[in-house]
Amino acid sequence: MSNGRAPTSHDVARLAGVSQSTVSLVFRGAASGRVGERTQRAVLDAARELGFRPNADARRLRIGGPRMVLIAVPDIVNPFFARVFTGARAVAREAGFQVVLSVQRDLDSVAADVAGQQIDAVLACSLEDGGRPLEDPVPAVVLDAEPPQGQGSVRFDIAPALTALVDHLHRLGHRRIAHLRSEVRTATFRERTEAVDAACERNGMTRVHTSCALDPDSARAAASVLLADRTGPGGRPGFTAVVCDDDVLSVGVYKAAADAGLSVPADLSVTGIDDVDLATAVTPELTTLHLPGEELGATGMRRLIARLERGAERGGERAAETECVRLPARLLIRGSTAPPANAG
Amino acid sequence: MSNGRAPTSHDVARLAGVSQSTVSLVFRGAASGRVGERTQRAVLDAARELGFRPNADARRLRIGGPRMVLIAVPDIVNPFFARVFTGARAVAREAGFQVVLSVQRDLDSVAADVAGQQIDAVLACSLEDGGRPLEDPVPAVVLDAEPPQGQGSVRFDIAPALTALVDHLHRLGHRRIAHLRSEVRTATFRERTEAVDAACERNGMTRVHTSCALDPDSARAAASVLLADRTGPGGRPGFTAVVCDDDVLSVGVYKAAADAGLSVPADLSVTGIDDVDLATAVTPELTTLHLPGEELGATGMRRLIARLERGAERGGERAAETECVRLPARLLIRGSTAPPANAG
DNA sequence: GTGAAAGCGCTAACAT
DNA sequence: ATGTTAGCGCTTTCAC
Repeated sequence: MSNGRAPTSHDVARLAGVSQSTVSLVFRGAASGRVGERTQRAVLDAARELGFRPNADARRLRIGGPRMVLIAVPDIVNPFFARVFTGARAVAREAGFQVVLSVQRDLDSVAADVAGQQIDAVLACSLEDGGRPLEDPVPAVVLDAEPPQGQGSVRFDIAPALTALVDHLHRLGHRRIAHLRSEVRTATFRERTEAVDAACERNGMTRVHTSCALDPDSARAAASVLLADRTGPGGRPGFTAVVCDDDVLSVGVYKAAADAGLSVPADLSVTGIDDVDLATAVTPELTTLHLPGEELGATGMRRLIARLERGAERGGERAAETECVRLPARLLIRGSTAPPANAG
Repeated sequence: MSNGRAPTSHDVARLAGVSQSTVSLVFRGAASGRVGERTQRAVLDAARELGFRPNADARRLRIGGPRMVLIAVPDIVNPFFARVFTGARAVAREAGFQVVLSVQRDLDSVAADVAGQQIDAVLACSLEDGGRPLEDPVPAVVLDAEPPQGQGSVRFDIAPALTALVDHLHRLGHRRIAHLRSEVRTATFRERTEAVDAACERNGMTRVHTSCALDPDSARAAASVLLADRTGPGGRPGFTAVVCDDDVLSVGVYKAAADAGLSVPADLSVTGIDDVDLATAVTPELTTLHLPGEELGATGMRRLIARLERGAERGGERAAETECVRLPARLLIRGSTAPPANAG
């Protein structure tokens, strides 16, 4: 019956035999005491018959909707990013913001998402480097990444904890380790490599390394190659511990060790980074770095909102908040990571 | 300097000394060949100075934005729901829909989210029972839940696979099992209980059960209580296998078994449901039911969009699509789940 | 208790 | 190459 176009409050008014403003009153719930009982019923009936739904865009244009902040993460299936999102979302809602999720890996794609919507601020997590900063004058804070140009950022302070982890291995007697790196080219992984290298250097530990995609199967394959080197004492590998860039990789290493007939931790120690649920599911439980994802999101969102409020107060003045906050990572020593007795 | 109100294209036009429509042309990118080089620059400069951003609501009101579908899940940190979301999102974007995420556990909260936005359709996953259907005439499809009133739904067909799992245990020799249930009161978990009970009944297996929250720690505690019953042969528990409602629970059972000095699978078999990454991280790998989350989301979204298109074509006619699609679960036999030799 | 009318900020014909 | 104009669907005074 209907032509293509969605029914408007005018259509409802016509069918109900009332004026458009009456329809508006009824649908805003402002009708009690102002619109007659039977009139209201007539309006509601007409609306139902037409399948009328108030146009949210027009409504927001008129009254000005709640402010919206866009949260961008590269992968929402990854529980780490999901936690970041959850933490940020909670803070935003608390402060009365609507939040919209954007699942994108680079800033340019995020910019496209921002364009279509009435976004007041952007929180972008772990994006690949190299995107230009948003050209829109939208306040933005980046998480766990190099801040593009003069934008604020919140990151983990991984180096000290990772150094502590390597030192811990050294103290236990490990002298030769392998570093299983993530192929993902983001700032945090570069920092991890630097920290591991520096700590090995300082401790006089030798180090081999390889890199792989961020999933257990890739890690298993990469680790198998590493473990084929049996130049160590007792036919063991030429290293006694594998430091992984991520817990997910550690799971693959456990598998590869089993494939190679090596026992973890008796023949080989393995560590991770992230402290996701996998870390405590494996046996032995994984020694890893706890990265507080929710707190990262929450902290970033708080800074973003603070900037927004400040900006509103001072008028358009663009405060140069280039500050970089760092959240501490925490070393969690769990399963045994002692080297084989005769590792010499 | 600025008063509270955000700058509009009129403000920019005034500052740049051009008309408002010229500003519009420039910001739509439709300016090439139509607006002079220097004029464009003037407009852009004025805009930057004022911090102007085009009002997306007004723009959408005018041109009619892309259609939006809201996807609701109870918990985005849970990788299962994240996968459902991802599958649904991919289909929606493919079809040219914008997607907005709503993290809510019940239909009423979802309805609140729908109200504020220009939502054309709703896909709701695993919501608690008992919410009233959306009163807005928005097409909706529910996933993995009892369809409220005459709404379409897509669910897993768990019973056959779960029956196969119990039969498999029976065939291996298990005669007494424990069922660790989820406390969450949704349709799918009720079905799981029914299927396990029926299969045990039919096979003449005895069954004990308890329930707990959907996390490893709760499962560990609940399983410890169960495992305290050492009435089985050789001082083992009075059951030889624990069937868990979810992989996450199985992890807790592995822990509890270790706490109790029991070996999995030598002394005790454990199974899960879901096939998340945890299932292959534990040792021995978990025999479980694979639930295709992405496919659930994708299928639901396809049905939703089909309904939308159909509805548009036929005018407002509300086709009663109460159809319930069922996606098969698949039994994955992985680690050994044979009972102890002298299980009697 | 209900209606008329003036915009919200933008786009897109149509003029010039 | 730029300006004029008429709405998009709604909210909100202000009359009646």
